[in-house]
Amino acid sequence: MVIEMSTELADDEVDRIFRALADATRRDIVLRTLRDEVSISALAQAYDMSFPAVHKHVAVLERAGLVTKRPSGRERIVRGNPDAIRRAQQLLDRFELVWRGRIDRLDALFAAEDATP
Amino acid sequence: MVIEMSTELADDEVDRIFRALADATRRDIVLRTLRDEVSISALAQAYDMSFPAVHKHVAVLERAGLVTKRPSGRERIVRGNPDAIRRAQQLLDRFELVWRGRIDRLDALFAAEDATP
DNA sequence: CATTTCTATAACCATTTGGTTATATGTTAC
DNA sequence: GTAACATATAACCAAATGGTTATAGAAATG
Repeated sequence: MVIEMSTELADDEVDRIFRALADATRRDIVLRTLRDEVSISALAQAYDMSFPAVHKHVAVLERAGLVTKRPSGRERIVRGNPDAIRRAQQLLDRFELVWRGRIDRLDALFAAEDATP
Repeated sequence: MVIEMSTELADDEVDRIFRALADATRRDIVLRTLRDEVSISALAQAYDMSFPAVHKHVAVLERAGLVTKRPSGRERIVRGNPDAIRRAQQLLDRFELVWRGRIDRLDALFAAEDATP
């Protein structure tokens, strides 16, 4: 029997998270919205590009789960989502583990669990 | 006098790192080459795509600093670079710090409200 | 030397990305 | 109700991405 790990991420979900972080404007949006909730138009004023451009960046971040949007009157309030950040951190942690060769010990641990149910 | 932080990363360098990680094949190449050194042709055999396609993926990873290439006879041996991984981790840690800063400020706000009813 | 293997790169193609302007809709303010 | 503001989205464009096939050079092998 296979126990599903809730922290397991699908490839395309990971793709979206890292892809979303691969742009300086979007990283800055995440930082700002982790500090404070901000409307899209307030964000747009911070960058040297049009409102639709910023709107698209927010959409990319939202699809990646890095921010959420909440309607408030005529505004959409954008808020950074620390959970998605942590999931990316977990991914990088796994790379670190592999490099240290710890995967082998984890595999052995899981194998032992499977063998002794 | 300003002391330059060696850990400071330029925007486009960060762009390249996250962009390189935003592809499942490339992430797998990084994992394989963190475990063992592998030639490009050996890598190519592991994926359902042409050698030039894998060669390009390796080039993207190399430009991002996530792998290094070492010539050995007619082969190019690819090796994962844990330093680049750590730099990406530092970036995500910074996001986490910003988030915690917000929490701290909210805590301070509530504490102040409690103190001055 | 001839052949095979590995690497590199060019040329091409479809799709995605990151921006623009224009336009429509919803919400607030006067 | 009208004007101003915030959002959404469409249409367009240039550049980048991710793949392909074809070709050429460099190193190992027979």
